[in-house]
Amino acid sequence: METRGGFYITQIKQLQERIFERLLLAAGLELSGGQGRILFVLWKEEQLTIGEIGRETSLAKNTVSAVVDGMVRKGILERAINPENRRETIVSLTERARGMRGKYEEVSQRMNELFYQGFSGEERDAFESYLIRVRDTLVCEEEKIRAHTEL
Amino acid sequence: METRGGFYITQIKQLQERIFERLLLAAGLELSGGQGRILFVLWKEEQLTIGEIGRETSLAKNTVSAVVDGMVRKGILERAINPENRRETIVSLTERARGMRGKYEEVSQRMNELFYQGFSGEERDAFESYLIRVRDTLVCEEEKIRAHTEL
DNA sequence: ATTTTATTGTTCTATATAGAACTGTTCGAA
DNA sequence: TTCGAACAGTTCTATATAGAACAATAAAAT
Repeated sequence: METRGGFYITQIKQLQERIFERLLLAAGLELSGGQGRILFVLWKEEQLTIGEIGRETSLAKNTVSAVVDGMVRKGILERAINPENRRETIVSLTERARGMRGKYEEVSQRMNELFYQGFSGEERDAFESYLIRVRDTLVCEEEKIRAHTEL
Repeated sequence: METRGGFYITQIKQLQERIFERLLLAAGLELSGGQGRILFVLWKEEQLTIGEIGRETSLAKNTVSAVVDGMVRKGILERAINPENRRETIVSLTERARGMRGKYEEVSQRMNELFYQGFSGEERDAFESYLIRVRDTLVCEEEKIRAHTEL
């Protein structure tokens, strides 16, 4: 039998992002999905480097750099050089970003309810644990590919 | 408990696409993930309109239009106006595209094996049926939003 | 028949995303 | 202590993606 997990994943990603951005806009938050994901990880840990954000979100480091740029311009984030290690850029939230948290989480929860409509708690848990397994596998595979390429 | 299905989905999508494109490149196929998905649906049904491709892939119609453009330039696809309904553009495969199918499917299968590494057949089925449920929910929700907006 | 409405794609614009090549910094080895 | 490798970000470039506004065509309403 033919499986098409990757195809479905991409479909869901697209649908979900279009819907989520509409909900954010309707709530008065002008954020893209990518920006939202970066905020999401910074709300859990106030200070992160570009690389760490990349690892948390699975975005390429140059992508993070570009998106953070846009958010700095919008006054949502700040950059600073880490004095301990001058190669690193430390990204942190501004007051403006902190003020967005409540609304963002509301929208996030509504999105979640849409997403998991018709799922029991057990089903949700089972599904998420599958997602985590696949994600971890792919993180690991990409790691391998990178190591292999560098030889 | 906090769920984050959407977050994981996006992570997986990014990882998967980066890995898949590398595999395609290594196999001598210069295709992006998005181009691959369009081929994938055209291999099942040789002639599709822009709108139908959008529905099958969950891409916005203007996105499909743009990606098809690139593929026409590369000699992979052809466009033609539907004489029955001159609003419609019929997209079809060229010989070049037909010649790519075998390799694409090989790579696809390898990708699938990576993706589902450690999954039993039952787990794969369970996971995919969850994915389909979520996708169908979101397709339906987007439909609702559109209907609502147009009033 | 003519006007209105709905459908289908395209264009225009802006952001997202990432590969490749690059700069600057740190660390380790000689 | 110096030089080369490893690391962290950025820049440059190209494609992907989609919202908004638009043009062309078809279908429906009057």
